[in-house]
Amino acid sequence: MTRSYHHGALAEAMVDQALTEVRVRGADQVSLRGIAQSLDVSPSAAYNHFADKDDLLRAVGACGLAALDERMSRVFAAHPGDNAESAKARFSGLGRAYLAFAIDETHLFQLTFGPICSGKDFPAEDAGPYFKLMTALDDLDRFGLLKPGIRPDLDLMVWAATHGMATLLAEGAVPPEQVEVFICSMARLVLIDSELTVDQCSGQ
Amino acid sequence: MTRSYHHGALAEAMVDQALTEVRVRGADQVSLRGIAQSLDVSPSAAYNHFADKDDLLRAVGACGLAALDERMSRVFAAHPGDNAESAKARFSGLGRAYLAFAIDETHLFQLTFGPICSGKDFPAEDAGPYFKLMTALDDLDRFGLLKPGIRPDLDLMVWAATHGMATLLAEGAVPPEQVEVFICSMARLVLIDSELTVDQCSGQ
DNA sequence: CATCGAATATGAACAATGTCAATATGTGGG
DNA sequence: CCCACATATTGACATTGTTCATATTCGATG
Repeated sequence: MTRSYHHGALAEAMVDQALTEVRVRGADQVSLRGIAQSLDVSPSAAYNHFADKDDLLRAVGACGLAALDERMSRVFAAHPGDNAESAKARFSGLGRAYLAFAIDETHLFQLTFGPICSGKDFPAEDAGPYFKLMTALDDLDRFGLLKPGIRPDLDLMVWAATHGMATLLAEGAVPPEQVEVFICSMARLVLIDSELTVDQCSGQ
Repeated sequence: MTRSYHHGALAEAMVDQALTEVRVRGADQVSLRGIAQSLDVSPSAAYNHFADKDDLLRAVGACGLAALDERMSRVFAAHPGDNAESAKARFSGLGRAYLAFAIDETHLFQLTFGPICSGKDFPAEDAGPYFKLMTALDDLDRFGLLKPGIRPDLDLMVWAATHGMATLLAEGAVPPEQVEVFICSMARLVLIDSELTVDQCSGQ
């Protein structure tokens, strides 16, 4: 079924190829023709599956969002307990997962949350990552671990802070060593018991 | 002195033209040739002043950083008082200035803090904006307005949160109405006296 | 003031890219 | 079996970033 005139699954193949090229070179350095050439396919074949280059890149950006979401899902899987310690581990783990994604998938992160993917019908931030952060916060609240009365203010704040720290890491404006500082500060600012928090900062 | 063979100040003229074109179209949609044509200049003239297109865009990005910095400077000028109320007004004003810049100069914001300008010898975030936020925080601390013991944790956090909220606004992931919510939440999370803070949220 | 070198601009050209129209080649349902 | 449709190709076009050789101007130095 391969090597024939019709490729069969060109759309996915192009997204895959574009994904790997974005990962290494960055979205700016990837060309439609190059991708087509890598797949032994005519350059104009892409236009049967994507409106234009940006449309393909948006599909890649969606993969980036999915990859981030999966990293965060793994955090939930690693700390499934319905108790205070697990809730704290989930919260800090989600933060670390978000920031780790920005660090070791910088180019994909920048595409996913960059100008190309932002404007369109792109499955917005309402998707996985944001809601996962919120459920982690709800869990903390359920066990009385949050400072009293701050839960509503954390909706925007921890999302903005986490995403902002991630972009600063991706830009290189902040070195990766600051990740643990950030996680630790976040815990101290949000949780009731600072001391227990400090201990947990070296772990995970 | 105009219209002669030598332009005289082509470097600045190209940055200016590129700046206005980035403002309206975004950095992706601006071409060297288009800029040269707008200035009645040969396309290759640019290469006497800039290494390549990205080099020019980096200069535009530096203008963006300067524009943001100037907005924040105006906040200091508008609230020069050495008292608690002025300190609070400066803090919330800086936040609003940062976010307003991201909203009504979206394209310039995305260039300034995007992949093109991030890697290089670009005058990093150590420049104006970050330090201005820090001095505002120091002032709050000086008047005992911060919750006890949190000052060290705010170094990274308010920068990350503010910058993150700005990028979310620029991406369109969060609507502009959330700006006041963010400012208000930030104040409640950071300041000692929440009630006074709520009042101030409608002002400015 | 004349002149030479450095700075700056031009023109033509090249390779690469995104994109489109016309055409060819498969594939599956009546 | 055949036709319609999806999919891929070919060829072409305009645009872009970039370079090289050349031309023009400015400024300092004699």
